[in-house]
Amino acid sequence: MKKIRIYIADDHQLIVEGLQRLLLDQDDIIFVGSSNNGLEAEQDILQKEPDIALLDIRMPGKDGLKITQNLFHLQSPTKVIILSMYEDIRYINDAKNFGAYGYLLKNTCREEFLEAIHLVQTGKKIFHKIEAKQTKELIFLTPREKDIIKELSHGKTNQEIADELSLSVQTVMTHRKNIRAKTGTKNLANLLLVLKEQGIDLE
Amino acid sequence: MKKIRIYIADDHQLIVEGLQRLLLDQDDIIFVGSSNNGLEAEQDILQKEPDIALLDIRMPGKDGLKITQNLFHLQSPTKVIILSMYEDIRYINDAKNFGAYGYLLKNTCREEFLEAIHLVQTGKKIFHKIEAKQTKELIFLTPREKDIIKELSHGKTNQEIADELSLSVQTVMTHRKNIRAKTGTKNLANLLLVLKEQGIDLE
DNA sequence: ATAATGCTACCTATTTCTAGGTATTTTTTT
DNA sequence: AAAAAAATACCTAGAAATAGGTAGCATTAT
Repeated sequence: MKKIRIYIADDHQLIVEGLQRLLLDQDDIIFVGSSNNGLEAEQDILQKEPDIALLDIRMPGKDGLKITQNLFHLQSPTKVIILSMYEDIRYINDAKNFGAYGYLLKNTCREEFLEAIHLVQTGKKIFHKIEAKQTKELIFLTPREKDIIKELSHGKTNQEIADELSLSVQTVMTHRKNIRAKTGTKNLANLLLVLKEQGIDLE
Repeated sequence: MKKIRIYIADDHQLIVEGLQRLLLDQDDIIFVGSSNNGLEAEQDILQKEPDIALLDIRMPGKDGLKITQNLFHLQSPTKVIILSMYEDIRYINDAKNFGAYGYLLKNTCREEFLEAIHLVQTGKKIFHKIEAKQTKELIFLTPREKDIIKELSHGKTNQEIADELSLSVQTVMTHRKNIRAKTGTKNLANLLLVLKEQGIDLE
């Protein structure tokens, strides 16, 4: 019987070793390598072509989602399962769009883990299901609005932002007005909190 | 030969299993229990009195530092090793002050891990050494200042916060002034960004 | 016991932001 | 080509926050 060849990439060595040991118990799984660095992981995966790669999102060098995208783009035969601490619909969607075969939270238990790996090996996809909280309206900010918020996050005043982006102060005010209206927020702290809760990044 | 009895608490089950398996390989170590919840862990530890408890900082119920403090206070014989993702001098100092025997990063490798456990078992203390990057000033916010920021994050005005916390508006303003001075931030968005970057939570 | 820190409170002039609007131009979508 | 969305700009009154102070009292460390 052909063993499932698995590669692991996570910046926390403890997770790597934990997974490794978890997998070594299984006699249909063979561990082919690991890395704590995204760039190294990508190279390794391209070279070793494991059946499955378990990739953390946050890694030095290159994040797991970018690696996924690139592997998919290069038509690598390796199926990626994203490992994440975050139950975040955007990450999950990114993972799906970038061609991953799975998205698992790090607090997944051993049984589910192994089940997921076996399912993915047979070509099925398994994505963590997000709870109901995702029902609330999503907020869409325009690129310009995000620009403004980014500048605000750096402590800029309307005037400074206007200068920076070659706008009039009134325009900056209008954008901020629109942002407040869209988000229903009353001050900047509240705005950032809501953006964080809604999982909106300014890139 | 007496085996070292170890308890593990971490909200990420993967870490728990990883550690568990890592330890099971060692024939002088015996695993006596684990939990993903701080409160449960504390009870378990008090009851089972393991030789060593590996505690995560972030856990639902009760954080590892608080547990450490309480175990020390109750003169528990269990020696605590804090497990953390953060190379943060404040956490390390807390761990020391609360009577922990060790502070290890989660990306510690297996060898160092086992070494640390054995050292701690003999009564030695082992704390992660922080790199030079810790040169940048750390920001210490007082509980009251955190209260104010929390309220601000909920979109409250100074007046509303004053009412809420039974303070005068002037006092709220003073706190905000001090917060700005401490953090070197110019507006609320900037403040929240800096707090995030510095890994400061408002609890 | 002394020092340091944290929390509280006040004052004033100035700056910044908000909440209502309206309105033109550019870009994107259909 | 028409419609929709995004980005731009302006006005005004009023609300809110800032920057510069000073200072008393309570609690915690040393």
